[in-house]
Amino acid sequence: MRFKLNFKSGKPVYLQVVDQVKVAAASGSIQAGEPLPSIRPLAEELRVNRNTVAKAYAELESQGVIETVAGKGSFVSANNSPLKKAVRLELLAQEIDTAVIQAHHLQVGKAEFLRLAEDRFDAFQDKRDRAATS
Amino acid sequence: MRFKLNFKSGKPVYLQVVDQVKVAAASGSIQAGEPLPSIRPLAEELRVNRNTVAKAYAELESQGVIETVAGKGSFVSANNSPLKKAVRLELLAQEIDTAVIQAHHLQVGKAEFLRLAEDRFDAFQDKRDRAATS
Amino acid sequence: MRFKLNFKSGKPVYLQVVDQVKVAAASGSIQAGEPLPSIRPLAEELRVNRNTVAKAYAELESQGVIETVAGKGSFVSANNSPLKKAVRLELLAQEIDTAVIQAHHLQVGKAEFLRLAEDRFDAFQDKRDRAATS
Amino acid sequence: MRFKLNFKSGKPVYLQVVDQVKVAAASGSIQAGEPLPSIRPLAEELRVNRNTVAKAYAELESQGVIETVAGKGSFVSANNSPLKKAVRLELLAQEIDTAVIQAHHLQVGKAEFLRLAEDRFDAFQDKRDRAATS
DNA sequence: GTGGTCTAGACCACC
DNA sequence: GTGGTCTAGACCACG
Repeated sequence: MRFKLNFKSGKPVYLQVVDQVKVAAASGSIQAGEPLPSIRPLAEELRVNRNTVAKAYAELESQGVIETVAGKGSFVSANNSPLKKAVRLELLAQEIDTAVIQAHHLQVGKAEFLRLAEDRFDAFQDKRDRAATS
Repeated sequence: MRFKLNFKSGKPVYLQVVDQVKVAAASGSIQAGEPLPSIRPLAEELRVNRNTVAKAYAELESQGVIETVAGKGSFVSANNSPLKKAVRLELLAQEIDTAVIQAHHLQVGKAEFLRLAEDRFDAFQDKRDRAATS
Repeated sequence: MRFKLNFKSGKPVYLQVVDQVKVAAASGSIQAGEPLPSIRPLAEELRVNRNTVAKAYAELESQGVIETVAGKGSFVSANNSPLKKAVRLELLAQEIDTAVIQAHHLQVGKAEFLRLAEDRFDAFQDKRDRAATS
Repeated sequence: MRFKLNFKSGKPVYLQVVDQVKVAAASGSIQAGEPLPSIRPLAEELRVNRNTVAKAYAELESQGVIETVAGKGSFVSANNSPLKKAVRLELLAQEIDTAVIQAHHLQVGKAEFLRLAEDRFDAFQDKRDRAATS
C-alpha cells in the first residue's frame, strides 16, 4: 500500500488516508485480515503527526472497514467484499467529473480532452512498468 | 460564470470560490473589466453566508485578480492575460492524473476509462445545454 | 457559576468542567434555559485552551445536559429536573468516602475525623459569608 | 497495605499506587525496612499490567521513598520519619474540603453533612472489620 | 514496540 | 462575537 498525500488540496489529511485505505480495500489490493501499516511508521513516512493517522484509522474502524487491537495493530475487516464493478465505476466517475468541469472552465473541447486523457493514462502505465522493472 | 461548490471536499468554501474565479479569469471565460456577481445574490445562490463570499472577494482583490469599487461592484483586473493553451492543458492534466490513479486503484482498464471519460463529458455538455435552453 | 480547577489531581480538566456543570445543573443552581459561559471567555478565565472547554461542552451535550447552538452559545437543557435528595446524598457520599480512606491511611480516628469535618465546614461557611458581605 | 484503585478518576494508575505507598509510609502504617508486595502478585491483585506497578516502584525509588534490591524486593527507606500529627491533619483537611464544597453545590446543610460523614466512617470501619475476620 | 487520551494552536463558517 | 474541525505534542497503559 502506497499512500499519496496532497497537502495543498485543502482536503483533510486524515480523510485522504481514509479514502485511500477504503479504495485499496474496495479494490481488493488489500486482503481481509491483512495488517495495515502501524500508526507511528506510517505517520513518519507521510511526514504527519501520529494523531492524524490515528484519527484516520479510528474513522475507518467506526465505518467497519478495519478492526484495531490496542497493542497489536489494525487489520482489514473480513466482511468487506470487493466492490461490484458498478460501484467502482461510480467512484471513478466522480473523479472524472471534476476533470470535465475543469476542462470546461479552461475551454478545452471534447476531442482535446479525450486525447489528453489517453496520453495521461499511457504515461501512468509507462511509469508503473518502468518502476516494476527496476 | 457558474459556480459549483463541494461542501464535502473539506476544502474551504471561500477558497473554492477563489479558485473558480481565477480559473474563469485565466481561461478567458470572464473578460477583463467584466463585473463579477454581487456578494449578496451570489451568497444566496450558493447557499452560503455573505461573509464567506466577501472573504473570497477580499482574497481575490489582495491577489490582484479583481478590483473592487465601493458602491459599484467587483471587476476582473486588466493585467490577467488569458493563459496560453499549453498552460491550460497542463492544469487540466493534473486533474486527469488523479482520475487515472483512481482508475488504477479500482482496477479499471484503459478502454473502460476512456469510455467513461467520454460518457461523462457528453453528460456534462447535455446538462449545460438543457440549462441554457430553460 | 464559579469553576474551580485542580491541575494537579491528574483528573482531566475537561472532565472537571463537566462534573461541575452537572452538579450545578443537578443542584438547581443553574436553571434550565440559562446560558452557560461562552467557550472563549471561560477558557481564558480558567487559563485553559479553548478546545478543552469545547470538549467539556461537547461531552455535556452528548449527555443531554446542555444544548449548544453554533453562533449563539450553550444552554442548560430543559429536562434536567433537580436531583432528588437521595441522589444528591449519594454523590456527596462518594466524596466523603475518599476522605474517610485518607483518614484511615493517615491513622486518624473517628472523633478527630468528625471534628475536622465540622471545622472545615464552618471555615467554608465563614469564607462564603465574608465574600458575600464584601 | 490495602490498595484501592479508581480507574475512572482519570488519574494515572501508577501515580495512584505511588501516592498510596507514600501515604502509608508517611503515616507509619508501613514501617521502615518493611518489604513492599512484589510486583507480579501486586499487579495481579490490582488487575493491572506488571509494567504499571514497576513504573510506580521506579518512581518511588527515584523519590527515595523505597529502595529496591535486585532479587530481594523493595523496602521502605529508613529516612522517612512518620509525619507529625499536624501535617497529617493538614493532608486530610484538603480531602475534606473538597467534600465540603461538593456539599455546598448540592445544597446539603451542616447537620446532614456531619451525619453523612459519621455514617460513611462507620461503614468503612465495618467493612474493614469484616474483611479482617474473614 | 502497539494504540488511546488530553491539551493546545490555527483556521473555518456563521451571527 | 459564537461554536466546529484539523493538526500536533506529550503522556499513558499494555505487550
